[in-house]
Amino acid sequence: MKNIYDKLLCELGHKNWWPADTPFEVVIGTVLTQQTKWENVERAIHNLKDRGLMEAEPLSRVDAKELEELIRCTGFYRQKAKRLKIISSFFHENPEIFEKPISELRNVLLSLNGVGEETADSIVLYAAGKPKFVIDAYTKRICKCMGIEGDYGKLQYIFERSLPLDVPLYKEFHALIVEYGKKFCGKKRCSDCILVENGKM
DNA sequence: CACCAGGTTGACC
DNA sequence: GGTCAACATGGT
Repeated sequence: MKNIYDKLLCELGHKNWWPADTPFEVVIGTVLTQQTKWENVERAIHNLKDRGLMEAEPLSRVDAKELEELIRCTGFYRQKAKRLKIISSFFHENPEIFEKPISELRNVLLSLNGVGEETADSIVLYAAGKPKFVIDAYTKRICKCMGIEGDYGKLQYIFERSLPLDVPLYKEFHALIVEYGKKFCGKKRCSDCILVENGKM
C-alpha cells in the first residue's frame, strides 16, 4: 500500500490539501464540497468570510435564506444551508469536541444530519488532526481497478491496517488519490493508469 | 445535449 | 440488510 503512495507522490508531487484558516472552516468545507467542485466551495467560503460567518455562533444564527444565497454556487444549497446551521450550532455548544477519542468523535459527527462516513472522517483527519483514513468515490474506483472491492469500512480497514499510524501520511495519501482520480479515473473507465499495470499491494 | 463533481438521506424492498 | 431517486449548481 505504501508502494502505491510512493508512486502517486512521485507522479503528482505533494498536494497542499485542505488549506483553511481554522478547523471550523474545514468542517464547513466538508459539507459544502459534497458532490461539487472545490472551486465552487472556495467561492462560498469567501462569501461566508465576507459576512463574518466563518464561525460557529454567527453561522448558527444567520437567516436561512441569506445563507442559501451565499452557498448557492455549491449546489444542494437548501439542504446544505439547513445542515450547516445545525452543525454550527452543535460546534458552538460543544467547543471541546475535538478532544474526544477518535471513535467517540466519529460517532458524534455521524449523528449530525448531513455528515456521513466520508464527511465524518474528513473532519476527524483534516479538522481534528486525528488518524482516520478517508475513503471517497475515487478511492473505491481505484481499489476496484486493483481488484479490491468492499464497503466503506472494509476499504478503510485495508488502508489503516497497511499504513503506519501517521496523520500527515493519511492526509497526503487521500489527497493524492483524489487528485489522481480526477485526472485519470472516469466513472466508466480509466486512462493511463500507472497503478494497475504492475500495481501490487 | 449528456455527464460529472472531494455525498447524504430517507423511502422502499 | 442492500438499492435508489432526490437534492441543484456550474463546468466540459
